[in-house]
Amino acid sequence: MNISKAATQAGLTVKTVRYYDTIGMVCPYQNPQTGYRDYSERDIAKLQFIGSARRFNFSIKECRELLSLYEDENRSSETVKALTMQKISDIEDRLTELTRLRDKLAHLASACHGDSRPDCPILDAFSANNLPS
Amino acid sequence: MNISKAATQAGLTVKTVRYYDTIGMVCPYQNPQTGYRDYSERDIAKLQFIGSARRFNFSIKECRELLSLYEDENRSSETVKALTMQKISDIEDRLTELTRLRDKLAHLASACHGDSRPDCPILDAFSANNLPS
DNA sequence: TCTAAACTCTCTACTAAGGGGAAGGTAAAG
DNA sequence: CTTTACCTTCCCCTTAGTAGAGAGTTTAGA
Repeated sequence: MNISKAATQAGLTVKTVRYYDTIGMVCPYQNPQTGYRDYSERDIAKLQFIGSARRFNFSIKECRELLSLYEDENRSSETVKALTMQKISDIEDRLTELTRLRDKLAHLASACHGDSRPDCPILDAFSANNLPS
Repeated sequence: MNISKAATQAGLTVKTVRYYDTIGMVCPYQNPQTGYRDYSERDIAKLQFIGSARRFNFSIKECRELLSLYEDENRSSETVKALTMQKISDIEDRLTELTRLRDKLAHLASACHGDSRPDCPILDAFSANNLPS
């Protein structure tokens, strides 16, 4: 299967699929005459897997780990679950941080009358070195 | 003031402060003999301002905008408020997305027994091209 | 069969926001 | 006077691709 069909099947762009080859994630057979890539069903499955994991916020490095577990018949599910729990924890940290940021910005915005006058509590807060903790 | 003191005052690293010079954000006087940067009080204030805005999740480009408003005596507070509201909205979009992701991952993790057996609903979900919507 | 469109290849450069480290010059303290 | 601490520029590295140039290949239609 050529690269554009492979990309479509996996819900990725051609550029991305080619990129996954260059970084050694999914390396299809390559015709030595033309240089064209030829994706097998197994390659497609891997691309789909990676696409899903990426959409679940796993990094390329983590995808590599998951992929090797996916391909390991003797894997244990606890490894995968541990990775997933760690990812959930990462996301929750980020949620906490972003929520705090939003609240602080909302507080500043509520104090700003937002009209044509030049005084502005938002700028004052930044200028006062009012660090978000 | 030399660059390391400037960085300390602003809560930034020396690398970052130097970077802000190279991209034209805060360009201090530079001794033509030694090449050493010399930061004025005004430069420090700008660095602090940028540091605060960055910590509030504003991009460099947005910091540039805020900085020019900060330095404009005739600014109106509505421009700053609009930028801030947009930033709040961006953060809320990200919060929604991350929350959905976390819930999906938590759902998958709860279905995974996480022991030494090889079957794993998490990997199955990825492999089934089970796209997070 | 010829041609033109559509596809593919590699290669380079670019993105955001700096971080790491090398090689070499300068300043301050003892 | 020497050592240490600091400064400079320069280049490469990071994430996860994206954009585009220039050249080769395949395919569909006339």
